[in-house]
Amino acid sequence: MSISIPRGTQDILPGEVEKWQLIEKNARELCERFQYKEIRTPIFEHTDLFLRSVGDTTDIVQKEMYTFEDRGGRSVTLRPEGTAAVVRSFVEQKMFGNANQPVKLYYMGPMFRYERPQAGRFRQFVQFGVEALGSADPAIDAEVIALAMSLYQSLGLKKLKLVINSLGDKESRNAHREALINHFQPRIDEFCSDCRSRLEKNPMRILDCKKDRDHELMKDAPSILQYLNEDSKTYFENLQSYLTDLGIPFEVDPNLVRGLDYYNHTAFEIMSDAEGFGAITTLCGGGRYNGLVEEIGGPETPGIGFALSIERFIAALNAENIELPVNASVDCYLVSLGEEAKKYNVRLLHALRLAGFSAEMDYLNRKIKAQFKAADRLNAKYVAVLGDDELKENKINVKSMETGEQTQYSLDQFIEKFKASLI
RNA sequence: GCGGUUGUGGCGAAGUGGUUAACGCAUCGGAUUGUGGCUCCGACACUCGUGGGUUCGAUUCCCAUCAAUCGCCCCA
Repeated sequence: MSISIPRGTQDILPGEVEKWQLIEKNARELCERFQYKEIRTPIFEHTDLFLRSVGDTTDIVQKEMYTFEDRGGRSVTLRPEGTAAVVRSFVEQKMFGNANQPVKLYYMGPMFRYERPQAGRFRQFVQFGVEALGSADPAIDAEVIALAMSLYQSLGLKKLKLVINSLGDKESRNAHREALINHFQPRIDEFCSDCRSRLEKNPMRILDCKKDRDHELMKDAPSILQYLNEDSKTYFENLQSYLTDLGIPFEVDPNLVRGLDYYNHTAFEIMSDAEGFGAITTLCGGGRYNGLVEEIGGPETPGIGFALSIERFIAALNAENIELPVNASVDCYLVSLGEEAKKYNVRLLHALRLAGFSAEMDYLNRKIKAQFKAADRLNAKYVAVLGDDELKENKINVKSMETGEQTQYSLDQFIEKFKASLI
């Protein structure tokens, strides 16, 4: 048996990779305009970084990390998400001292989670994410959300839903947590086993449960929004008015909970509304993480960011039947007839390429008909035919594959003329 | 970690407990001694996912395993 690709990973081949390149290009250009700068951090980090930032009760840490010991006995982990490393770097490289504040960064690259693959879920997947560190202004929350929405829209996605919530600050969260426990505690036996374990670990998650959603205690369960203190409430209101000012429609979902421990205040998700999309509809998730920088050993610094997966981005494009413009073509295909002509074409091909054209020739010693077929498959604009006869006369025949017209050029002037005719 | 479905040539897809495993697409060659997209003809499966079992005989039946895929949990 031959070796196959590891589970949950994928090869992205020519034909498909162009979509990735286009999304990546749009993301970079957008970041340039929004003034986010790229940061590249390692693919693996010390395991402790994720334990401390992501939270050791989360699913990611409990069952999804690619953790191993290196030869020096250190425990390292393939990054399951991007924020932790960016914050680590922010602290380690002392970016809190940068002249330009807030520090606005973006990253793009593979993330790893040991999960059972399914539609929209992989063990290695690519995330594009941004982080803005050093500002606690809700206007920058709105900017971050606007950036994500703009990226999706730049490639034509229409069926998007932005859902926001506030998780409040620590004080609000604690008050809400207590209220939830008091609410569910007396009848927790009536809930599913997951919910029972959630009661202590993270009672907010009970609100998100699909099995128990019809339980009568769910209807009047305390909402985080009722427990926001004045600061948190004002913050959330300001964010909403900024979003409205920017013309970005949103829904408030008090049950929206983020999966990682470090979030507070703003939490948001962008989902696809497209029909036929898989069970997983979340394209992008993000939120505010004031306190995380301190947790990693830096000065008190507020932060907000998001991460989105390119795989799901492409799935959403497919679900909306959006064809990305990825037309590949060859300017000139060289057909050779005979040994001498072939030798000459090897040089001519190189010259064409150095002159800025995309050019190709046959390397399989195919018959002329097959060479034309190959040119056709490559979507060649022109085919230049060089036989030993032409070579003797210092001529070359150039055929337009679109019109079928054929013109003869002097071999010496070919590239020059070709350049002129294409422009 | 749990459950459903699937696993036949490069791709798509029939089929049968019994000797040579349909077909379509693609590819290559020819009809057209040096010119593509149309047509016609021809060529193209030493493991029918892998291992084991039942059987005189298995690609077809049974078991296991691996993988793909969809869903649960949860996320990007």
